[in-house]
Amino acid sequence: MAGVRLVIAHCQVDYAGRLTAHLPFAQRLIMVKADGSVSIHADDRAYKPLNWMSPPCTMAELPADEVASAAEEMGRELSGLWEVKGRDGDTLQIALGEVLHDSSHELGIDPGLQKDGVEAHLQALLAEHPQTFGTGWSLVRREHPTAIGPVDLLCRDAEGRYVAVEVKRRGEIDGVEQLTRYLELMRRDPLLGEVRGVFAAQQIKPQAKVLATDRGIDCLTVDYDALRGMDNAEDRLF
Amino acid sequence: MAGVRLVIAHCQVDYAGRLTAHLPFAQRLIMVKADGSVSIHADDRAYKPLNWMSPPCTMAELPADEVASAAEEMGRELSGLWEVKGRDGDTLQIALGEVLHDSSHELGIDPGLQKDGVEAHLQALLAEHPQTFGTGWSLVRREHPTAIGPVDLLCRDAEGRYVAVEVKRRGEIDGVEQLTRYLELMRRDPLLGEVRGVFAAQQIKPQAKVLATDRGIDCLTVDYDALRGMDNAEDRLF
DNA sequence: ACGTCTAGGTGGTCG
DNA sequence: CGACCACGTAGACGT
Repeated sequence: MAGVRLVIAHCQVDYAGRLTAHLPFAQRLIMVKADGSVSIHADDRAYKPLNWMSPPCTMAELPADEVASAAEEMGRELSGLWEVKGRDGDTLQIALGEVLHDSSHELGIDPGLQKDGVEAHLQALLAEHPQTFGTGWSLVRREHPTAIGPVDLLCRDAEGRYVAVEVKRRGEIDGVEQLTRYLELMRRDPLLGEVRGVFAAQQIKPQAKVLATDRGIDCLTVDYDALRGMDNAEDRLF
Repeated sequence: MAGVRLVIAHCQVDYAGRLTAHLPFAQRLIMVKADGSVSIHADDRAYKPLNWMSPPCTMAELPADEVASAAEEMGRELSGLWEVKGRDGDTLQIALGEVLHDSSHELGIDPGLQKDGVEAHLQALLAEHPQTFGTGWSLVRREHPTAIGPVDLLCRDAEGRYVAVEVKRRGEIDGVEQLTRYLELMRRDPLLGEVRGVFAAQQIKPQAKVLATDRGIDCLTVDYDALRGMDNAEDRLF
């Protein structure tokens, strides 16, 4: 069945997988999607369910006799017992008490989400506008390959020195470590000579800035909207 | 209002925040929770909504005249226009076409999730059983403070040398970098003298192992169940 | 399939 | 409130 099934019911839920988790009896929303996924929601914690099973998984509604024996074991009336099995052998067992709502709805295929403003775009914008880093700067290449992975941007500054640029949406300590490893490697390459490092991000966390500075890496906080504006302005010229 | 509101409707959604995202008109599930959160679901991608707004946020149903003008702009009949504003100034706008279902349900407070089998336990177990690292090893202290943060475990090996231990559930490159920073700092402390490093995790990724070994850090893959077993065995003795 | 990196990450804790 | 860390992280993308 395609669509969504929405159940409001008293239920008790037990999950066993990497960890084990237990939800005592309470009234909750159970959502079953067309992809087979099952999620159990309270009326808080935003979109995150209390417990769930991700696809691929299979759900079985256990037969009346098993429901009866489980009910006896729990000392409580049950209207159903669902068992959801995941691929890795993890299980979600839902014991249903009173069911207050149960409806199914066809949704059809979704045209999907259109995103804009991610890291790739930021890298593209900086690649198009290396002068953002300084006057006289030029781009050598994007995704410059090294033995341990590609450097986001390889540039040359006004004096012709190579500069490795690491671009992040948010600049954190990991990014500085990553760039440090690239620089260490690139500086062994006699063809590149002395290589500078620039850490560019929309926002750079204080700790990351301290570490970068300590390692002689320059930091650049990028104004995404301004960069995009430059792009638009240029578009208008051509 | 406490509880959950479930709406099945044709809708178009626009989000503007860190990124901008757009959902063309299609039939979807809109869930509004008591915490104010709003999420828009298709019938796939498991529990993750296509788009959402996390609390704290406020939702406003715009008045009829605004709905009418938006409808004219879109060239489509609208039955409602919702605007959700987040704390950081991000907005989620939902334009509603045909509404196929709209129900609200009280859930009451949830007793909450009970978990077992997590991370902190691993550090505690290793702290109780330093001999896991080698014969004659002893624990000096947990969460040994340094200027850049606490080292998970400070131990002494059979020769009395200090050892800094970083504990992770999954050993990845970040953890090695972190331990490296601690070691660099601790080795400047004359009171500690030569400090060894051990990277302990349930699983250590190959890349992390290579980096650690290259830096003279020992790796230990920890068997969580075996450790817990030791614990249980000891429990039985007392 | 596996490894690596990103995420509007989300959610906790603790200073 | 911000920084740090873990997550049943989940997903995307490249090999």
